[in-house]
Amino acid sequence: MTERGMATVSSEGLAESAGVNSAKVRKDLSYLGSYGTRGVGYDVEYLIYQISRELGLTQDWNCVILGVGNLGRALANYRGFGARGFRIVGLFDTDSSKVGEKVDAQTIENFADLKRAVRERNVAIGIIATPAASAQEACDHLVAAGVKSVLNFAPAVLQVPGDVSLRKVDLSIELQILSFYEQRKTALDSVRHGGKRLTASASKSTRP
Amino acid sequence: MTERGMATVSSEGLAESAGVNSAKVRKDLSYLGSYGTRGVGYDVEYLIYQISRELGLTQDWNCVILGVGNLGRALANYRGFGARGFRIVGLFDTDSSKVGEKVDAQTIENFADLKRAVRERNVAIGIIATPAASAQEACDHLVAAGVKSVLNFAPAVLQVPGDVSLRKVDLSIELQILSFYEQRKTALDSVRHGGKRLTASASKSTRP
DNA sequence: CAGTGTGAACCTTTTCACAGCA
DNA sequence: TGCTGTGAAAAGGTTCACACTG
Repeated sequence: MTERGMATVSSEGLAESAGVNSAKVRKDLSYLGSYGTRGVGYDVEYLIYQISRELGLTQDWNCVILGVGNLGRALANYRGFGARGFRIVGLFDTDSSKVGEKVDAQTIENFADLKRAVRERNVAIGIIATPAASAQEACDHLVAAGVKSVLNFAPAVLQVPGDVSLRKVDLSIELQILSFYEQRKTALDSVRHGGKRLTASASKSTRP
Repeated sequence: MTERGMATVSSEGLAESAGVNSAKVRKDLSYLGSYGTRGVGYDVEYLIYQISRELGLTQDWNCVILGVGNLGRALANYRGFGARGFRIVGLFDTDSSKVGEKVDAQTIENFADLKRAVRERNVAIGIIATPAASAQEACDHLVAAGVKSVLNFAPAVLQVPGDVSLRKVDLSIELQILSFYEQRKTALDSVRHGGKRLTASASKSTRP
């Protein structure tokens, strides 16, 4: 909306963009405070600022990437990170043939240098982009280096101490959701055309 | 659990792994049918099969990737896809210097050949891994080729006709969640050490 | 008068608690 | 005896509807 030069937006406008109802938008925003103007709506810039502040997006966060294969490189180049205040301040790999190589103005470093880098560059978040087999090892290095937030892209379940936050991105989950609806579409078609019935649970969910 | 050779698992065991409570596991699984054995638990293999079937994961889905930069390559190589029955049957790029190049036993093709490929290879899902600026163009190509499910990795909001399912993966959302908790940890520390108070909404959410 | 902010009503999800079965 | 499957109760989330205000 900023890009389109809109100065204000109503809860109805936000609701339509988000695919929800306007009462929910108003109720949700009311938890942040009273940032709307009755009869007018919400000031777009101000609302962005307030939401960003509440979510902690007004400050920058330094991140390192472990594992510089295709995924690591893709993440290092991903424009979306910088835009949200996530700075990639280090790339690490165990493969000594990669160490020293430049990726996007950044030099690939050895795992051995991780601890010092975390301390000196004030790293808050570690991103694991290694193959599944070495993900736990990479994670252990991060924990040993004192990183308290870990984001795992490897298709592996990791163990961390209780004081470390761990999240996992499974790139295939969204594909599974799409295929679930695709399957349901086909199943519904076969109902319409006289095929077999759907089970109750399969026909329960809504919204593609 | 299969990998660890466990033949059966209780709702309590599943609950612990998933970080939820056992009643929820039982209630949820009960919607699929009665697949547990009282006094014993659930047969691991059988439960996997039943869940897979319900989610449509017992059949394979053919996918194409549009945009063969780092992200496209990473997705093409991602082991997690094949394991869940998603087969990458085509890689497409507009950059003619890339066309013909081999990536993981697959040859990069031109956008112009997309329509035929979709028809001949029975493609169900299109994956967009282009830069943000060309994502809409790629998406239009997919729609024109008759693809009804689109997964967008580009940091751009896309428009599709009503009969096409569109989902978006924002790689930075998980980072935002981590930084939100990181921020909250710091804020809580400063409360403990006599700093300023948290707002009600910031202290409401739970679980790292 | 257009559109927010919010109690109250309504609906959904989660949890409890226990009968009933292998 | 141990654990599922499930009504009933509790908690949580969404929507309605309208008083209120810039």
